[in-house]
Amino acid sequence: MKETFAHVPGGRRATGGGSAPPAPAALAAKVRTLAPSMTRSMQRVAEAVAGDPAGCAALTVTGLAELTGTSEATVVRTARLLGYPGYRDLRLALAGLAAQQQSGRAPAITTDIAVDDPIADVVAKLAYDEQQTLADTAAGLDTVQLGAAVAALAAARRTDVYGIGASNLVAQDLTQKMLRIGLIAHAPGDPHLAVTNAVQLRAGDVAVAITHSGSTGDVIEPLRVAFERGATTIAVTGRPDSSVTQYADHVLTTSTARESELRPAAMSSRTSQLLVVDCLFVGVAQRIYESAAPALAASYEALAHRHGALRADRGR
Amino acid sequence: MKETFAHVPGGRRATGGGSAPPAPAALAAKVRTLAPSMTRSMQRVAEAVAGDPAGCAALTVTGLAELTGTSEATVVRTARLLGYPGYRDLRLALAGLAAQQQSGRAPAITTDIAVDDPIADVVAKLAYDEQQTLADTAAGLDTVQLGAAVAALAAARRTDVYGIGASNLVAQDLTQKMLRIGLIAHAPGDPHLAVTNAVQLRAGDVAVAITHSGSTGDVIEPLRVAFERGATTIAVTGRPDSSVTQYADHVLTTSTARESELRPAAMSSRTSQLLVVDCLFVGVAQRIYESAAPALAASYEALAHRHGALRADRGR
DNA sequence: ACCGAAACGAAAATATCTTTCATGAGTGAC
DNA sequence: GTCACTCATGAAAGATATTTTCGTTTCGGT
Repeated sequence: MKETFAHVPGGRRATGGGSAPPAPAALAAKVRTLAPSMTRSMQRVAEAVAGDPAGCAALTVTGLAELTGTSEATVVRTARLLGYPGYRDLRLALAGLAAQQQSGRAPAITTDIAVDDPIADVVAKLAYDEQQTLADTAAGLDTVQLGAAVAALAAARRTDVYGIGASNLVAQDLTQKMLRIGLIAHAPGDPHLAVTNAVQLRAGDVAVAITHSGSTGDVIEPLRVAFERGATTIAVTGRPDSSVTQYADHVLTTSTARESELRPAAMSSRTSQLLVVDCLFVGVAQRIYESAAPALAASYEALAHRHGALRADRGR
Repeated sequence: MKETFAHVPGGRRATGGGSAPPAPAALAAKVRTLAPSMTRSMQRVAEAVAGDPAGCAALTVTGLAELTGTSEATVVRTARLLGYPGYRDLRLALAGLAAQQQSGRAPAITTDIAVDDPIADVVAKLAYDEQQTLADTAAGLDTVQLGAAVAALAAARRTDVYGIGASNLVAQDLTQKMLRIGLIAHAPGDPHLAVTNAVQLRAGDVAVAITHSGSTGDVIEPLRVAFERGATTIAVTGRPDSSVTQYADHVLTTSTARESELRPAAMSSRTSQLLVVDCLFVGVAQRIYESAAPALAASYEALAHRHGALRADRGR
């Protein structure tokens, strides 16, 4: 029913997916991210764990297995999937999370946005949700992968960024910023154009695919082409186990917040993607600071003319 | 099996007797209080535990016994003395304590991003800054103006959204979302096109200008045209006193975060603008819920085909 | 130096966690 | 529809970790 994960065509293996260090507070986010790729029983366990960290921390494997109506083996498997060596470590993390929640005393606004919410509530809830998304993303981001991606981007001859729909805006954002520090980047919006572009890439170039679902064919296809042409490939996705990672040398995971009818997934995935993209940008800017600084200054300079240019016309 | 302490008549019991439940974070204090009544080896254990909760939480009984040069039995005895049923529970508490200390240390990141910041710091700082920006924006947003803007958008025959550069991406974001709920919106990227579009507007139409500086001529000009043609005009800007507001019926203020060389203003202004735009969108969606809901569902439906569509074509 | 009491650790006993393996449910091919 | 196959799942065996037991050691007092 899921991705088949046959073999990787190019022979290169994606290093992404299973990050090395366990997550301390990013657990809730991780559960949401990984939930879709879990089996039913594992989901039950994950749900219990995310829903009541404190309570679960007090339980033994057997206890949690009984509570969720599964077996010890399943509990351990779930712990593994969440990135811990075993249940013991998950339990430790759970205790930590519980303590944080206790002291953090989170939040009044837990409910979804309703049709009849006053506008002030909408603002508060949206702001809160997006803040949450940012925190989750930051906590869940694999800095090793990020570092590798930054290194590749900083050294690239040219960079392509693929994204469709809302993700295309993020792709353009990255592109615009890279151009500002003197790097060559494109964000083709048309799938055909994207593939055409991808064919031009070779070793030393970088291709970035941005897709929340990880299964957007129009974005995977150009990445695959770039991958096979030898370019370094980076995937920014909310589903670290999805098809797109097959062709990705580095995988950067964005967080998946709960969505609702009035708050489409696109909203939080965009926030998450933008943070990742910003991190990439700043990381690259650091690496090539010597050349980036003057380039940035120059672009400011150039823009200054456009600001206030029409101000003299006010009275006309 | 456990609960054997019933048989202890008096004497020793008095020291730990004060607290029935395990200590949450007052562990260090407890160690100090109880230290005098401890034996030498127990003191060593207690010291280690109080000195490095995080480190000790990672150790097993045997590990901690070796570290302190004592035996497992002593470690367990110490745990009991500190008020826990056994070492396992002490360890859990330790993990919690470590997590608290960790999170408490979070707001240490007030400084700007430096060229030599490790990548993990970059992530933390960016996320923190953007969260701050969101909070500021939400706090500073005038809900009355927002409500009026929402009303205008919801009733508009058509809507134009003007923005240049990074702001154009925000404009497109709003446009894309409005289209999804069945509203007619455009975000011309070309200034000339923008003006051309603006000329077509009339009373009952809405024009939105998005500009951080508020003085971007290329954005002000089309808004002015729309304003003069009788359209309802909305300005989303970080400078509520700037030129753009001259031609705006409603002004929505975005927040201006501090910027630095490595963190251009575009970054936080974008975050801020997006929140405003999201608020507009959700507000509008609420207002026209009857027609928006089916439209949203339909666009989901239509997109489903594009996901994984190319998966079968892999080998082609 | 001797006695007694408490501290202490080695190792047995127990609880807990992890792995293995057989089974059955679900899926795709024919 | 049936068949072959994969994969999720839990029972139970196996491995670790924790707790208890118990004998030895240490230390203070006389």
